[in-house]
Amino acid sequence: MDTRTPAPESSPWLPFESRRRARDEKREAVLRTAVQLFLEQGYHRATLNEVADRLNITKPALYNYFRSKEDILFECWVMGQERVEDRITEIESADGNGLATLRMLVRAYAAIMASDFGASLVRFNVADLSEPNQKITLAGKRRIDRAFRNAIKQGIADHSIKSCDVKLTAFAILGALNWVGHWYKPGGELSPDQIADDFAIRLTADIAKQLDKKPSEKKAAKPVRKRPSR
Amino acid sequence: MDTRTPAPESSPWLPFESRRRARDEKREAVLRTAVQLFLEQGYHRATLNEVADRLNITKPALYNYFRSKEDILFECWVMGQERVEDRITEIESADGNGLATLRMLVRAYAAIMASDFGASLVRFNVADLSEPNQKITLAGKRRIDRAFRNAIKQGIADHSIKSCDVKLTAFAILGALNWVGHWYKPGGELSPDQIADDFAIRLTADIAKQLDKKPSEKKAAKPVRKRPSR
DNA sequence: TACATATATTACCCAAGGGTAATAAAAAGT
DNA sequence: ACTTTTTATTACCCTTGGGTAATATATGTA
Repeated sequence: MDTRTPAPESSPWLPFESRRRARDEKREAVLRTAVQLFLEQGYHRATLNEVADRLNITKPALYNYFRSKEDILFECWVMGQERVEDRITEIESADGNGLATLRMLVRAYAAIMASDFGASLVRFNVADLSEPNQKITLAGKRRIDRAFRNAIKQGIADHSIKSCDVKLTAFAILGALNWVGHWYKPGGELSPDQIADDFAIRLTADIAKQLDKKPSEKKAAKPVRKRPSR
Repeated sequence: MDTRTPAPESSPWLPFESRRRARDEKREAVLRTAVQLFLEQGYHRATLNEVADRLNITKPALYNYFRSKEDILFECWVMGQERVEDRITEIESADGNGLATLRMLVRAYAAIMASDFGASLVRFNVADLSEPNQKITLAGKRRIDRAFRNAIKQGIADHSIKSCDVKLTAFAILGALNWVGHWYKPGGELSPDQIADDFAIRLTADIAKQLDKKPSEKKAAKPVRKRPSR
């Protein structure tokens, strides 16, 4: 009977906590459903009724968790951005020369782009967000851009990367990466990790000073990591 | 009096022709205005009333030239696609090894991406088009993809390009190029031609066999062409 | 002048869908 | 068991904006 509620009288917080957790889980379930629908049909064609339907609830129930449709859109973006920023922070705090850092960034970012929340970073239209939220997304983009540029700059400084135009180099790399969010479909020939590993070499091959084996002709080069994505 | 109508009785076709020309010009003016608005605000936020306002006409007048809003969207896409395909045909019929062809493709495609109709190719949501039109755009994308892959294949065959994974190489290059359509804003530091020339070298540097001067550190490398874009 | 053809306007329709009010059902707390 | 709080439902409102019908106005034609 009390097997699943451990010492209920001793900790009145546990129920509260578990309740908050359940709430957060539902909130996230909404976001997962919404982001999929938004990616499939586009933000405007996707209706809140359909989001609710997929969750086996009704539209007004969504308003227990979000203030508006735009709020849902924004929170989807936040989910993706948080993942990216977490990885950036992690990578920047690790040691390694500029080239190594850049390659870790490429690998991490590519893998995220092959996920729904990651793709939402580049497939959603900024104009669909409120003014303040647009500012936030802009700051987020700058944060990502800065991380890549810093790695390149560092690489030039520590001679692991050839001298190059930092801005355009970052644009080219981020462009190729962002585009993953547009073409990657789960279930294709390449896994996110394969793409990530391949791109880490491919997109840095021209600016890397030490020359390493280029991606092999048929398949991705480096051993595939196991972490499942998406 | 008859100064502007040259020999009206001898050629009853001229008035008709000039009338058709005027109509086509108006049609194109609608598209130019629409594509700008769609890019600024997104397809769904942009209203036909606003398109019409900018042209100093009223909404129903638009229906003299287009069947629906979706039709306008599609025709914008067609404008961009035609420009790309024209250049591709031109480049493919020229001679030169695979690398040279690839670089011409990159240069041409980058410049187009920095134009409104070009950007519409990658900024519009395919889901906003009708089923048949979606098929057409898909075929168009394949055509572009094929051109790039063929150039790479040819380059590998004629030894101007290193052996590499053709598909992923094309993805990376086209990704960086398509992204131009997202970040390029006229009036920035770099002109479309500067970007085009720089990317032609930059995006092919790692797979080119003969080594050439990499893009210089500060600015775009090759001499800037004069043709005004956008 | 009369006629025909485009081309434009005004005034309207109406479906879609985001959002809310009132209320019921379920869960938690006491 | 009784109360309170959360969470969900039904029923509805109402703006927005694509699209159309009826009609006027040029523009060219006979």
